[in-house]
Amino acid sequence: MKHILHIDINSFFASVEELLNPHYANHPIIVAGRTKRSVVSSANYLARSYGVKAAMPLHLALRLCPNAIIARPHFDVYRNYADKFFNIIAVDFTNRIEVSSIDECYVDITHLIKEHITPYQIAKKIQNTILSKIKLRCSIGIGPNKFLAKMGSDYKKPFGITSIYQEDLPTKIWPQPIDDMIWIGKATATLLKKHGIKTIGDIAKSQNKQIIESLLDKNWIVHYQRANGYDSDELDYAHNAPKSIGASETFLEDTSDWEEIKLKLVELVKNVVERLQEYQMQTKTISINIKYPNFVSQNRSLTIDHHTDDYEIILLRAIKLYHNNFLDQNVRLVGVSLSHLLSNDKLTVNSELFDDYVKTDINVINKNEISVIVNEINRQFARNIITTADKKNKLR
DNA sequence: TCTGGGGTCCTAGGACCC
DNA sequence: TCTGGGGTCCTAGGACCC
Repeated sequence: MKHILHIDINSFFASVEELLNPHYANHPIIVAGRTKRSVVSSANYLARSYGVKAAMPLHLALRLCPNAIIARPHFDVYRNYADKFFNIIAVDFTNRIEVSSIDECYVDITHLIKEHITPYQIAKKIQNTILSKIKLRCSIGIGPNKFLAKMGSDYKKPFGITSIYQEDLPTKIWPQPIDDMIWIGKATATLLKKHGIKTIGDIAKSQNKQIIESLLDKNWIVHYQRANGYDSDELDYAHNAPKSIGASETFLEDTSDWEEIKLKLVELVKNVVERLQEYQMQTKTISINIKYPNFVSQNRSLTIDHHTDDYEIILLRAIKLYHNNFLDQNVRLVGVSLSHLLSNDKLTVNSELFDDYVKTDINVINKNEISVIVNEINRQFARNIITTADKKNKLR
């Protein structure tokens, strides 16, 4: 049998903010952006005691907890702490780690278990080491697979350690509502509850197999097996390259102003292309994503016939995609995403040759239209930079 | 003062090819 | 004279996670 840990840093962003600002001690802390449409990214346990939760609109959180300190996020610092966190485990314990998000990982400790060394002792040692070296508390779940390990790290927070093996299912897993089962989200939970499936134990029951199968897609069997303590999902130790790179932004006010949207697209494309180049990758598919004021989203994407990391090509495609599909629509959010990514060193052909060809091609087909857009973008962009600089000067 | 932003994975239909 | 079967790729949408 394997022994897997799931390690999760407790209220990660808020905890780091407390470390950066010692005078925050004993205050409710909410990490959130600064606009009226911001939501809570992270909250410390004091803030949570007022009912504040992640993803809650900031104004609502402040109504629940008016004296909370709002900390602006510092993602670079968080990434730095995350690196230290994973490094401590890799160097002091084992490199059999799957990093699953900025503040979470799975660790296979099967090979570390000896006659007088239990999984719990290793977990405790990791927890204490993380606390003493980077002053962050984590919750750890222990189990024979990823699912039970993750359910374990959720079981007792903060600073808990929970073992869940097959014999613990009836007491620790089955009584829980299905909403608390990992990978069962709001949509699936609502559907199942409507048909009387209310607890994880209900999913595990063989007499409910047929009803679950009829309600869910073919993934139903995965949920059924997990509810019974089985999970065949193996740890993935590879440091995987990203599958997509995206950026999106919600406007302060909904807008249909093409000039404003165009500027935002320029900004977003700049952002994603820079990250694409940092990863030393190229893209083949460009997607535009919008959200209407009623929260309905739409995507439009375009796959080109070769990989590229060329800013101009990607920008023109993005602008055209938006222009052809969403012009004059009133939107709340606009986003750009790149997918079908490939590492530069895996490219078999020189994409620059294609890029040059495509550019001449674009110019032949849409010469006037494209040059008008490019000129317009350049003009708008220059103007925007100047006004931003002016504002800064005035502030000084 | 209603509801962010970064992702991964899956499904399903249609085009196209052999 | 009435319509296969397998496979891949593209596109759009949606569920779910932190």
